[in-house]
Amino acid sequence: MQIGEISKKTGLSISTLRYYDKHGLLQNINRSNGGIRKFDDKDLEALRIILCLKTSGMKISEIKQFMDWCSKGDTTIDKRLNMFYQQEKNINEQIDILNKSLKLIKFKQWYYETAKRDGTEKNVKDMNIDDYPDDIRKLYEETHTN
Amino acid sequence: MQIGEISKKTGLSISTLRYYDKHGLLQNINRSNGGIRKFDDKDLEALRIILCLKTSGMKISEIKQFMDWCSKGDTTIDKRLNMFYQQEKNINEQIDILNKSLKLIKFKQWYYETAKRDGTEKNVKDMNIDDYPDDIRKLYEETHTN
DNA sequence: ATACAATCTAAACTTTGGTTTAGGTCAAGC
DNA sequence: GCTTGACCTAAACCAAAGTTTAGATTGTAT
Repeated sequence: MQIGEISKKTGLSISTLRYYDKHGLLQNINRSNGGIRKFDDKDLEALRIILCLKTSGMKISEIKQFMDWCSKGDTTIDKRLNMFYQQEKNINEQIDILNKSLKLIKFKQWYYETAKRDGTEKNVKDMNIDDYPDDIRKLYEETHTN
Repeated sequence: MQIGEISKKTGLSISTLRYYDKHGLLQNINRSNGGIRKFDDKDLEALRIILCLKTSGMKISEIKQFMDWCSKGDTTIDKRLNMFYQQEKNINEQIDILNKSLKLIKFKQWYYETAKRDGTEKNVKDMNIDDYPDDIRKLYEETHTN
């Protein structure tokens, strides 16, 4: 497979793939005699991991670190394993943060739905917290502590 | 409250707060006669939303758009409500993507735990997919389609 | 009055993660 | 042999989201 086909399969642009190669994320990609990159299934599998790590917030330099470990062989198994443990933690933290954001978003949806019904923001803005519906007051309190 | 105190309360650096102000995220912050920013609770509440939108992936320019709508009054209630509906969708998509990443991460954890037990990556790398434990094979198949 | 920490602005600088451009090669089909 | 589309590199460029720097001002405490 050549770079155009890989681009279609992964959704990454051709220039991004070359950028990743240049920065050491795609290690020992074969080349034709003329210098054209020849990708195989192993490279696609590597890209699957790269995309996974990237979409879960890892930096290019950290992904490169991982790829360097992969090339270095069995002495780095522990480092790679620990990286995946750490990345699991990172992802779970991100999900927590997003769920917290979701609560404030939901509160604001109620707020603007009320404003929309009233035709004005005035009433709901001045409303006493104790007069919020129970579930909404709960959202408010969870998102407005400290 | 002055900018230093707000910085401590929000965890944003002073320069970031000034950057946000400059880019229209903090609208009509009061100033002392000498030009020093004077924040009140309304400003803190605005910062709460700004942080929520930012940590859930919204761009500064989009947050500014929202703040502009807020300043414009009741004619923009519908736009603001729709923005919060859209942002809920965005967040849920992000969570889905993170959960998908988590599956591949879990698979890799099993992979490297096995390699670690074996003292080498060789066996697990050459292992037939049918010989994976059931739960792991499921993870593998979910993360390696198309 | 003076010292001092906190604040101010404008403008330059930084990092990350690419994209674009310019000027070539490669290789398949006619 | 020639054309043509896909590929190559190096280097410049870009946008976002800040941070840093330099030099000036504010306002509180002694």
